[in-house]
Amino acid sequence: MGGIGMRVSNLLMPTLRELPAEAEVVSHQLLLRAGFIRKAAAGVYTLLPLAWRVIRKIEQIIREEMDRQGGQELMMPIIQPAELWHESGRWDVYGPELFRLKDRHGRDFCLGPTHEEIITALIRGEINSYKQLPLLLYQIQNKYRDERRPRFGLLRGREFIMKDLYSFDRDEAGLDISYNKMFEAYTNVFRRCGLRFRPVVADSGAIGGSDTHEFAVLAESGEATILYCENDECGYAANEERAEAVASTSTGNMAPLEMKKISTPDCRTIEEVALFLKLPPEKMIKTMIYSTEKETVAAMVRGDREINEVKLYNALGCIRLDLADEETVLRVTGAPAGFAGPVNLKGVKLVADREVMTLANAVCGANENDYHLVNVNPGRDFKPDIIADIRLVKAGEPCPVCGAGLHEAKGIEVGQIFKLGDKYSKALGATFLDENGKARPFIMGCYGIGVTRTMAAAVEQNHDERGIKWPVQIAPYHVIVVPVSTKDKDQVNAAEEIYQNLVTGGVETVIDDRPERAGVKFKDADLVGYPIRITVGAKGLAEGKVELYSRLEEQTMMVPLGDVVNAVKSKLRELAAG
RNA sequence: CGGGAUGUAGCGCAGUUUGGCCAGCGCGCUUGCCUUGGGAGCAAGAGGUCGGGGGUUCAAAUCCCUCCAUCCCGACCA
Repeated sequence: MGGIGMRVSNLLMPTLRELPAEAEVVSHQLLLRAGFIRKAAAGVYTLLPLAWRVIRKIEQIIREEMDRQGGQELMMPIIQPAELWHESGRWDVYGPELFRLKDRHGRDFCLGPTHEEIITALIRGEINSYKQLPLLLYQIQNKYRDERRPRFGLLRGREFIMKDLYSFDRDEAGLDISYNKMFEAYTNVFRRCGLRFRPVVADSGAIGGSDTHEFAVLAESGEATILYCENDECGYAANEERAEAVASTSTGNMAPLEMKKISTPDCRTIEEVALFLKLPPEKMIKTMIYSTEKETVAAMVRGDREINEVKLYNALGCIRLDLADEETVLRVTGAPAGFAGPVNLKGVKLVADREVMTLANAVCGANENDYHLVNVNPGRDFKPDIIADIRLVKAGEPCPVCGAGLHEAKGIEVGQIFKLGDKYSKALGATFLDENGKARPFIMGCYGIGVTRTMAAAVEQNHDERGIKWPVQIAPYHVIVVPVSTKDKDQVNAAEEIYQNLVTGGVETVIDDRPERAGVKFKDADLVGYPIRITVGAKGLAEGKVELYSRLEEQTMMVPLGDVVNAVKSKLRELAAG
């Protein structure tokens, strides 16, 4: 892990006083300002020495935890032949996110966004027997995705460092074991990185598979919304996309009344209709018209709820899902948007949220301009093709496991673990022989950690107005020694001695030997975010003491010269213990 | 991909509306003096294809056409 001592006068650490205009989120701003990264192209960055040290520390923690679970590290090609992607079917499915290129002979290749194809093809050729399983293989390397819109600096780049582990088991039971190992490994990795995080139940997206968890670093700027149970014993936590709604019971056991059409001029939104009819939104059925690649769909949720498009997408099993345009709405409902309803709606697949089915004498659009239907009773007045949980769950709703309240938080997804099953092994014909000499596809799992994203997430979670506050475990250096004045020989000598002693003592240390004024050096130290600063000044030195400043705690203490190394080490242990 | 915006020195920006003197300011950088507990001061400097190409004009950073790049919102996102 590189040298553990460094002089700031030699360090490539180009700090900026002013904020680069291109940076919006805190991690991007601070990593640029503190001299960690520089942009080469949109979503493509050079990692300067300080950033690279952080990355290598994160990688090292990951390696240790992967190895502890029996993982073996290997290196796979970034350039991958189209052939394999044709075999898995993903050359066409992956879409424009796949960076594609041709060699001089016109053969197609891509830059690997992930390595299921490569590793499955490798295993197909090399592993033949159940006796060789399970197998856990991982890589830490650059991956590529041609994001439509790279943004947020390192949080969503087109080139990024990723750890991916792939597990190969003989059956589902084996996969469960591998999956649990990785769950434990990930928990250890993020804890050791000093991050506050939560594993959450997630949607498996296009990769398919049954179980999947995301690991979300809690931060206000996070793109993911997660819901978690207020009851710690329960521990339920899920991505908003996946958070299960508790099926509510009937809102009333009223006798069904006769359905009637009533005039509701200019009432297009639930709020307008509610106001006009003097009825609460939860008595209404919100009907949204969607288009998929194969059909038009009417999705219904209770008036006070919102549709969860991920759940709807899963319920429909479609590839594409978009809100229908104005023309389509007019064509299928015969009315402008705002008056759609499920009653007598022809040629459209009806999908109702489970909760809708509990409504009695409800209100919905009449599929006619300026009219709504009242006393609508699901089952009697319309029959959905699909009844499923398709709504968004909000904070305050009951936990689907224990019934306590759900809380909401924002998170940055830094890792995700998937059970793939035989999806890729079947597609690529990767099989082994079991005890009975029967060929069976490998049962696979894949487990990713965004390494560069983890670094950015750490900054999002650990900073203040002055700069970064690195958790000790992943700080680029632990200590910066700052002589207040480089003109004062005593200060310089004392600082140099402390620096040497720290380095000799195994503490990763830099010394700010630049002939700058104290303020400049302090500002840079705060910006870069060294956990500990040792300030050597005239006043303290007169008493044989220096100042130890803890960036994380924002506390200072005076330490006798002879005790510096021990004081630093014990403070670092204390900080690392959290 | 739809919508919005920007591109002038390493960074942050003014100048563009209404074309016209040498393209400016702050920070940073270089040299000297001075200063050294929170981004000091003085002085002297270096640094520019005004995003690229084409056009209009006596004259273009400024007007027109076109291409490119970058950022924001949305959609999208193993």
